[in-house]
Amino acid sequence: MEMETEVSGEKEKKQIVVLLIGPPGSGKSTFCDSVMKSPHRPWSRICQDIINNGKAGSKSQCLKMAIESLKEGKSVFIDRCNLDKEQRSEFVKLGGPQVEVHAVVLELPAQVCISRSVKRSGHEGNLQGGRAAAVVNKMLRSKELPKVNEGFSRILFCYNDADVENAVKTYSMLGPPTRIMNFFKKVSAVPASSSNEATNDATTPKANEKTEIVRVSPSKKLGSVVPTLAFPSISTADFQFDIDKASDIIILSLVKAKASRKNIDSGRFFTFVGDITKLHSQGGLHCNVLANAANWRLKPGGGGVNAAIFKAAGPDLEAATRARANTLLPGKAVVVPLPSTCPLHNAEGITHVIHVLGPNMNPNRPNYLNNDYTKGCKILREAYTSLFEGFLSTVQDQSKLPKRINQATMSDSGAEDSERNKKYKGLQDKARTNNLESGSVDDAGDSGKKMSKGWSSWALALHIIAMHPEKHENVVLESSDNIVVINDQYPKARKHVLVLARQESVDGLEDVGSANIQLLEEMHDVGMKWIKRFQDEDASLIFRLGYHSVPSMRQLHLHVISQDFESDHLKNKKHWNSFTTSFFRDSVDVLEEVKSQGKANVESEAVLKGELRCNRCRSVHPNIPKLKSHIRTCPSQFPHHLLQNSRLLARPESSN
DNA sequence: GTTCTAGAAC
DNA sequence: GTTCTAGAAC
Repeated sequence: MEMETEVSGEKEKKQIVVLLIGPPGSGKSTFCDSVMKSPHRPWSRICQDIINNGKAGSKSQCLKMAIESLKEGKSVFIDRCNLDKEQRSEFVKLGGPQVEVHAVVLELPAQVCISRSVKRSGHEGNLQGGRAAAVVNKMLRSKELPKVNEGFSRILFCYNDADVENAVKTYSMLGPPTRIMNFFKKVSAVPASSSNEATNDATTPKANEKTEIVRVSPSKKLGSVVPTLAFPSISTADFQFDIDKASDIIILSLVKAKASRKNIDSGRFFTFVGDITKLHSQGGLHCNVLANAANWRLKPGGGGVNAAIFKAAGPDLEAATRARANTLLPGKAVVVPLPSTCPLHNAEGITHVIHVLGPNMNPNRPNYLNNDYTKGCKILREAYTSLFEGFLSTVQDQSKLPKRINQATMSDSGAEDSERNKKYKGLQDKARTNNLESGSVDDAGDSGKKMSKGWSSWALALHIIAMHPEKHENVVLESSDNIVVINDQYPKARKHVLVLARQESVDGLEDVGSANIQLLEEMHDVGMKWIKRFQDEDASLIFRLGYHSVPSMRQLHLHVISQDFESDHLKNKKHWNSFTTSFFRDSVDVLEEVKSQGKANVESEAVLKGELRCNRCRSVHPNIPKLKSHIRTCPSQFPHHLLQNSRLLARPESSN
């Protein structure tokens, strides 16, 4: 759009081709007429119904006229139904360096369109009266919603009259230039819809956190889409990072970014005040990449930007995020392609969300830096660098990037980190040499892995059984309204069963809160009952009852597992460490924590990579076979910690 | 040579 | 989560 190209420092004012998309009676012509009342920009309405000397004409006539209008410097409305991709494709091709192509979709209820068409008289295309209903219905059956990958640089959906009114306003306002703002100024909260301008009044940063956005456009253009990143200030709200120090960092980062990368020009940055999830619909800005000031668990919720973005994107973003990473280290970023089904993708044209985690100065959150601003600034700088690199990778070729960047560790293992970065950078560099299209929706698809809710198909098995135990009678040992008990399909010990929670949306320990205390107690009791049953058969069996900190499979499940670990299915380090390190959270501890603090502590997945230690004497073993042969005969008592609070469940007569 | 791990694919 | 397998470790 004009305002966008101006603020990004480009001299040319782009013309626009707007394809109205909607059945007869959806208000296409009215839309055009309303916008054209505005004096700001010359428009030409190209209506197929009248193009032929007042009579209906052809698509090619419309195209021809569109080209002529564009030559005259006008922007054009393509006022025809444009209901499927094929009907639209020729018009989309009108886009180029000087011309953007937009879609305005009038998705009003069919009833509304039909009744309007039926009632109206003197319609240009003579579609009125009784015939209209049949035509509208037929058209709606074959309609195909537009996608960004058809070549639109912007798609606007209108579901009701208010949406239409807003859209009219947006297009009517095209013309007046937007001021380029001083970078990262503290700004007062301006209602998002009222203005793109930021005032310079300094007020409390927190109030503005959600609405303060900076935009970057690399100069390299791909087709008619200008890759654009919108990002909030990182670490300043929830993480209580001093905003002045933060603003110094980001300017430094930008200068550095500018110096090191020719394709980012710092002149293309500006600040926008508004809702980051409505940049397009409210702000009229086109940003295809959103940065999210994420939390380390990459979960929705919290406050501000993170909550807003996850809410606007819906479960699709959660799913896509899960497919890339489970957690994030401070200073790191992870690029998540948004599925085209996502509302943010469709309505706002967002193709990628980049989660960034900055340093934390908030004592109530993990990795609290205790006002160590030396360290904090370093991490913040790193965070912005990661963000820009991530953004660059979306401009470059996505498909060459690692499918999943594993940042599942909270530890400060520097060596491991730099190793991983090297790997990641290597792949990025490689990607840069491939001059492929950017931001294509299809890039987001990852090799056939179907993800309904962030879990691969294999990870849904427990969920499926928990939801419908009656369909899996062959594997279900016991079920009630709240729980299902099954044998672990690959038992890691002589006795290994799972108590599944049946409640929807409690996928793992991290989703558990005070509301689930009863459920946790029932799961615990059921687990205890099975332990008793097993020990009645074999009194020498010793059990632990607990959860994995980060489960591989969806649906909260309690492991009831004997401590012999005598099983051919126990094959690797991850298996062993997931049951014998702090990654395994004893049910008694989980219950106590949820009762006292409203949530359970979880251990980082990093511990799974640690040494192989005997679960009794804690001796270290070089590999799994050696470890296994040791534990068969280790005579030691279990560690003291496990003998407390009934963490270890043994029959009194068998002392170990 | 064999054993074992770790990463990719599923 | 498992399976498969290349190549590291021995």
